[in-house]
Amino acid sequence: MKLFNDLTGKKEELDQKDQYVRMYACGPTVYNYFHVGNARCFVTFDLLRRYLEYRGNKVDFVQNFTDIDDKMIRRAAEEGTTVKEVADRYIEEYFVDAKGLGVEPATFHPRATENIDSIISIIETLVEKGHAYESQGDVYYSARSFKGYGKLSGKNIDDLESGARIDVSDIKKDPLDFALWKASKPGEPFWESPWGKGRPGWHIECSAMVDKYLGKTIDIHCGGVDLTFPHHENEIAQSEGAFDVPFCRFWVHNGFINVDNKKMSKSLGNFFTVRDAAEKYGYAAIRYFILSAHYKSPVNFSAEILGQAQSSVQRLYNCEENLRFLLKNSEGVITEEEKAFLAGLDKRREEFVTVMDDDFNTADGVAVLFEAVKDINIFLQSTRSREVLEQILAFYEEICGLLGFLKPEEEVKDGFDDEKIEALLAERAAAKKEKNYARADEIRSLLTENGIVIEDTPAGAKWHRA
RNA sequence: GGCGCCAUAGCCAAGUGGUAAGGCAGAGGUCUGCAAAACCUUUAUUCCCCAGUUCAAGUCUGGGUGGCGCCUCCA
Repeated sequence: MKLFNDLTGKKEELDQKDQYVRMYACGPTVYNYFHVGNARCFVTFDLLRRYLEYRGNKVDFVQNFTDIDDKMIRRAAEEGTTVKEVADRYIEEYFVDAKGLGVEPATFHPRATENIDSIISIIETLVEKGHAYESQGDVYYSARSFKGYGKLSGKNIDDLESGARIDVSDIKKDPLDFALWKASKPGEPFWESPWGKGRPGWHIECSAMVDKYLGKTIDIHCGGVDLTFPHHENEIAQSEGAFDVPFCRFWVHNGFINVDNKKMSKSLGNFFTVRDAAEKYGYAAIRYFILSAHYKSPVNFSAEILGQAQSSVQRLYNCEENLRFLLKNSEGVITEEEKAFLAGLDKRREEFVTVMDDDFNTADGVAVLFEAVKDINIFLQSTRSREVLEQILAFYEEICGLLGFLKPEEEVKDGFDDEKIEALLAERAAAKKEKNYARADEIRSLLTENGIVIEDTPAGAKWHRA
């Protein structure tokens, strides 16, 4: 597989099959529900992880939770509760939305506050090596002490300083220096350290947790493109400064989600939480919206586009439903003609792998899925054997399942379990036979009102819960 | 000021220098008691503009124009 590596600015070969891949993604600061922009990261890199597994690699994937920082402290103060309580709540909510979006739990989801020992230990190493210094209870990393500083983001250290909107303070020796450890103010959460009571800075937690859960050198580090500088640059300085080995082979950054061509962000206030957007359009539409463009390109979020995504997902659901419905009513063994069709699906699978292997082109991957859907829809117009339908469904579940667009479990509404629905449909079928269309439509309306959609097919009425 | 990205149909969006994928929406048709789904046909002589390289350019080069991002917490 080839992946664009932001460290080198080139597409590079990532793996052969059967490799062990260590992958890290910067996770959310858990002081709120996450928004659609954050979701792009989670959806994209979860799928990258699962695609690598699909290709036969063993992947250890770590995504952290930042559960201590200024925003956490502020939020806790606003709510009159503790930082831990805020963190616990929004981590729980993270998993609710992640599940809805089809994002699987990572191998590890470490929290900053549960890794303070590792954080302190790496800071001590940096101080010993002369990369960091203590100042009034804070500890700062001396950016100029790391000769590769700027290599990821392509920044020249002197340009940075001249353009500086960086705060000038007499605590830091150089405006470019960044905090590894912050002395706690009264009332703030703190941990004991060699430099007194305090808490970790943001950047250092990732270096510490990468080392603890994955090792000194990892294969892929992911995140939003806005983290390139300074966050990821700082991670490199910290980890390589402490351990003297390359930190990460591949740096992969996703593009932004925009609203009216402006970056969706908490600071601009133009964000939509996944929770709210899912309420309106469904989780699947958000996922489709994210995966229907290449991960690096900026995309615009709008009601129109989400509506289009909903319709697209519905086409996938229709194909799946149709397949399952026909399978239920089929029998017989596979014919030669049917075998030829399956060979065509194998070709689709190859196409899928080819496009996904080329810098993880999910837009093309989705397009290949739709081409397969069309093939399948045409093929299903005539009666088919149970054996071939089983294999088509297996193919569909493999590709569509990987992309995360299989139909979720339907919710059973009170009083309308499968048995009752089947009984009503039997009554409707009888009414239709007697050409009593009034009664037939009455039953259909009743079911529609209760969220059950009926479609008549040559093989009888097909239904699903909306 | 420094560094970087993007521009393809009504909308979204792929596209290895070799003759414009896929989805949504629209139009017409087939099927159907109706509805829905599905299928068929149709929708970019052309990829922001101008030059250049080449047998061949959406794709490469230079110059414009327009939009965006990072340099500050940010996915």
